[in-house]
Amino acid sequence: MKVKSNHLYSIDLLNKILPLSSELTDFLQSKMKFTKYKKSEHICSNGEYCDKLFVLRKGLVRGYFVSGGKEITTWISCDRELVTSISGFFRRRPSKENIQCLEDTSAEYLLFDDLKYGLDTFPEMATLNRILLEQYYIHAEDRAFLARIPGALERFKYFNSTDQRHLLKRAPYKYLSSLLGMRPETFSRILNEFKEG
Amino acid sequence: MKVKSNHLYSIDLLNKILPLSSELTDFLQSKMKFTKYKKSEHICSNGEYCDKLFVLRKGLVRGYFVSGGKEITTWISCDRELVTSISGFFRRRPSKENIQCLEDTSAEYLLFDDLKYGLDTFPEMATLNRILLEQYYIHAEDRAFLARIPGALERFKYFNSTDQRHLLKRAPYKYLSSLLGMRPETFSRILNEFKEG
DNA sequence: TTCATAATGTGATGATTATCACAGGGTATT
DNA sequence: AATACCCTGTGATAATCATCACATTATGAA
Repeated sequence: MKVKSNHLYSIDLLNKILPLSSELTDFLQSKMKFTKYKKSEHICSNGEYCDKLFVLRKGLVRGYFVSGGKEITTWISCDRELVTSISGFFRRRPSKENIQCLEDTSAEYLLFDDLKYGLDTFPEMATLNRILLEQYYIHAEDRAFLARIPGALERFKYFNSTDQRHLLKRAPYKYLSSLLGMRPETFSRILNEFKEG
Repeated sequence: MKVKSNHLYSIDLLNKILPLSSELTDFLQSKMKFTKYKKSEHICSNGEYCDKLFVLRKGLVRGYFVSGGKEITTWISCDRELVTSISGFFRRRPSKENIQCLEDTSAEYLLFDDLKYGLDTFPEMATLNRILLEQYYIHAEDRAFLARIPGALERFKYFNSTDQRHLLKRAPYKYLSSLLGMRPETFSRILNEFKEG
């Protein structure tokens, strides 16, 4: 019996969301590639085509836009999460978003064409894709809500009540502050205020 | 030859996104219902189950959350757009979101169970659903970005550069200001400032 | 229509937060 | 190890924006 040496993390992960048939498992096994990025490296930059859907094995990654010469970080993801420039990837357009690694990151990925083939061939793949998009959407909705909470302290408290709380101990304050819609100085002061209060 | 008197707007709409087979058309024709809401009426309230996916025929609708006793409007949709409490609908959980009509609104809707049946039965339905979720996601992402733009005037300018611009002439400032992360007084002043500058 | 209520406009004031400045501490690079 | 650079912390100041107050206009109901 042959032992698979190149075991793919993402298949286990997807299998927990929806049990995969052996056909789909084989398909993914054959199509998903493995790659690594160094800290501060870009996975995707503004204007580029991003044709990869990543599953992070280990690492930390942020998405950001540039507006008025300044960077606006809109999300931060880490281990076990899905990452791509959604708008660019699915619509096959140049990405408006930049995606950068904040730690050395290892990931598996699926090319758009392979995903498309999978969607057309395996009904479960379509179901899986739907579930992932739903989850993605809910996160985006939540970020849209967070950013509209009035008062920097209130935004911090809300973030600290979500399951993303752990990022406070992992991601640089620089980016967390942007995610929370405030300057790093304000973020620093709020952290103190919060520890005391 | 029988003429369909209860012609469904949503089918034309969906047909433009993806050509529908006659089987799927018949299915939707039989399952989609028509309904009306009065201005200020709620389509969905916090804590309720929202089991309907609406296609707005004509009208204006907002989604909002209540936080700290205050309402935060996170989106406004009108004619020809899809509306539901995404997180509640797809996950069959009580909605955290409230959905309210800002004009008398007429809409067609599909029940969750019918959508589910459709997804399992018609592959095109899954494709359609995926495209719609992708579009929905991109909008949510965009709202998350908008709300993080520093400076009330800059947020206004950005909004005024999007294809949602027309809402400025249609939706009450009360809600638009919330969508843009500012108080109505600030919104009013910015409108003047903008007309002059 | 008429009245009551809600939405918007405008000014004054104060709170919040951005900005600027600089110091310390950590990290990366040579 | 030493240096340079970046991140974070903290104070002072300024700009932005929320809040309050009230006038004006619009909307809705009787």
